[in-house]
Amino acid sequence: MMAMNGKQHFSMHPVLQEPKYSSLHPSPEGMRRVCLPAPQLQGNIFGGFDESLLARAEALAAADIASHGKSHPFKTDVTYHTMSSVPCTSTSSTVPISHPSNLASHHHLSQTLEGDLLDHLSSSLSVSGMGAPPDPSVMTTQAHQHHLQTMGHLHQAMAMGHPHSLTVHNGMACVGDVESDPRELEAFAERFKQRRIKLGVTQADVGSALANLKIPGVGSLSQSTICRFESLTLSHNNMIALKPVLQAWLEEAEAAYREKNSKPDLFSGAERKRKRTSIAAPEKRSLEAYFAIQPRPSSEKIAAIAEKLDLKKNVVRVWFCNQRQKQKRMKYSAVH
DNA sequence: ATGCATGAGCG
DNA sequence: GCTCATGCATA
Repeated sequence: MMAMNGKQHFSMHPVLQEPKYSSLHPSPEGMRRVCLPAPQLQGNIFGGFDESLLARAEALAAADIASHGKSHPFKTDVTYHTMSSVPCTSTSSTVPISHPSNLASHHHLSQTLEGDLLDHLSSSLSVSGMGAPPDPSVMTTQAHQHHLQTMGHLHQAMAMGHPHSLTVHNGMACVGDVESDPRELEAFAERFKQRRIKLGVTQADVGSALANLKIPGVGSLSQSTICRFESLTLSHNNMIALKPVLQAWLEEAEAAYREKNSKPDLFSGAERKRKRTSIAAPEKRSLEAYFAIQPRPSSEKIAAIAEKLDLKKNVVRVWFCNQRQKQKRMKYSAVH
């Protein structure tokens, strides 16, 4: 491993990623997305039309800026890149990696995951019956129920991979979407957070503790991800994929809590230093204006935008990617 | 809690 | 070069 970034990704099976909840698009952005013309079907980038679009977006942004007045004293491209390549390959394993499952076959991974998780579930189930749960709502019976639920979702999460053959009309989409309704996920996320707090565990703790579950293919997760799960700011599929794992952790954590046998297994700190680019407000507004007009600008347009805003092309490209990803997040796309 | 970034996987 | 899942850094 040479990539210092030793965190292994808990990627889901590829097919898991496609069933988009192309349900309703309450936001105009969503609609726009559906109406998007075929991506990259023109190389005539600056054929006048695009030019006007850019101009329009700029005008919009400018107007916006004007109405907001000045606000930033700094330069636009506030990128304080410190280091770009840290050949930190001192010995070999500088980073505490939970386990090398990085590129395990997703398929195989899923299968083993199932087996082990179920195992875990049964074991934690046996303990669940003893002691007084910290939360009155966590009855033995309910715990049971939860386990069953977990297993169900696990299967569900792993089984799905169906294509979504639909014909979305703006706003209307009656797809045979994943049968995991947003309501349930929302409820779980809420419950999860509540119980997690009751256990006195932080999001970061949960993240690292996941590795201790020793579920094949499941390593640690960051505080960010746990936070996003709780706040439903992950894609629907991501939510569905993570739910079983977090539920498994919750069960174990509560069981351990009852036996006064908590195990705060957090890996020691690591050397971190990576600077984040900061796009100034005015530029951000411009980007938003461009995005409203064309969420998927061609490489050329991106370059043009980057130049006009005096930002690095890659920064602009990533911004658009993130923006697109953002609008797909559950919170705003789910039917509810 | 969230902005910008990385990397795998897929055309 | 995009989508997705996910992470580091930071407000």
